[in-house]
Amino acid sequence: MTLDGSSYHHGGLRAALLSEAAAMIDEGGTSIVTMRALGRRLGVSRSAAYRHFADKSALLVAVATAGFDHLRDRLDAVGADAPGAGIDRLRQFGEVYVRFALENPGHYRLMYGKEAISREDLPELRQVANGLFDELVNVFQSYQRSGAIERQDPQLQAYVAWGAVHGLASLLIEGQILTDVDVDGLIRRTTSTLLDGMRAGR
Amino acid sequence: MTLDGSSYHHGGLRAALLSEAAAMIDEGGTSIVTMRALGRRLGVSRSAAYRHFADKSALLVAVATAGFDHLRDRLDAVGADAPGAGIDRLRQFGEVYVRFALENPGHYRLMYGKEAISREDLPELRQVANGLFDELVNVFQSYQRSGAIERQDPQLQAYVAWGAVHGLASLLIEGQILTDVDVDGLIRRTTSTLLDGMRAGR
DNA sequence: CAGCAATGTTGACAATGTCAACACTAGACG
DNA sequence: CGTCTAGTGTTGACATTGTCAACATTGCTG
Repeated sequence: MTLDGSSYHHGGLRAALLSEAAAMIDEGGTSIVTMRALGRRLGVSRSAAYRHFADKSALLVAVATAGFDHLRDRLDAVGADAPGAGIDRLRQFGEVYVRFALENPGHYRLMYGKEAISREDLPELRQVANGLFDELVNVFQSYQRSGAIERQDPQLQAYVAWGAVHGLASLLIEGQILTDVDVDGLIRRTTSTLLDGMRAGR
Repeated sequence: MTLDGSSYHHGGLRAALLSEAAAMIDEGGTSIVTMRALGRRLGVSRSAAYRHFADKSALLVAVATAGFDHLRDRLDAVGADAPGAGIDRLRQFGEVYVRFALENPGHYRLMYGKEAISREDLPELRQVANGLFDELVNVFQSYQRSGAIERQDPQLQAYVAWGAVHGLASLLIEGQILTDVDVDGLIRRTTSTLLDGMRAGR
């Protein structure tokens, strides 16, 4: 395979499709992602993508899956660093989560919305998402044992926390929050409010 | 105008389009909403809708706007009843909000997502949404004065609360939360955690 | 070096959003 | 009561889209 784009075979079309599709969603939403436009932007014909993905929906599912992988890496990195291994780590999870969504809105929208993804592909995606969620439940269980938060159903706690950061991320991505708001402060305030609300001894 | 559907003129097409479009989104997402399918389901030709809406995007914006009106009515009703005029009302706002989203997922998705709505129509929608948000800020200000919650920037508090209920609603609508979870309990837990986290004297 | 499997292209088709030209009808005005 | 005009609905047409089948090109495997 040649590395310049002049040859008949592209050489890395699959990866290029995934990254270009995500870039297009970032720019103008899923509606502007078109097999033909995708081909045009990559210097390739309209149906070249069909050698790598069964259909458009499968391509978008792959973009979403890549997003989950990326997000998991980021969250794992937080676990590794572990500066103040206490409840601060939970706070960091939330902040990293929202920041990931802000930096990869195209991925994020596909990961947690069902627009533009066909019905049959959804279970696969949900399974990946559930894997991440289960880890979150584990984190809450562990913090309960350490006494940092109230002993309650950790699954419910995880849903509450996930809902809050997911909602914040969505509002930011969809442009619902005024641009003059201090985003970092808002993120910190969200995680603090959550953890204060879950702290033991209330 | 005749009331049966047999005449040349439909008689109430505009309203019928709005309600049928929302119903279709509830059933299968925005992607199945098609001018032609809409006409078919209403016994009307494919481009009849263009006598009432400039284009498809305008129709969807109208659906979203109707959703905001409906939601505002529900929230106002809570304000009117006012059983325990204290912080319980804030809790009720959150519960009514999430329940509205669950009962009208089609409307809700259009109200707070930018999929399927063209760029030019967004400012109009955001203005309606901002009106609702301003009222929420007022509620927080008033509860601060009554001493029920911490004195902090009420706009930030409103964003945190809105984000949490919006996120919960989104996760539920998009099917991200396991079906065996007690939804009502989850909603209550969310509002409680938020308010505990904001309560004064911590 | 022959040939096969992977990859890319082109032609074609049905479905979609939308516009222009036309049809029907309810009510305003005489 | 008749006319006609604005409002509403229909049909024909076109460009665009996702997708499949048939064909082209190429890198690798023996």
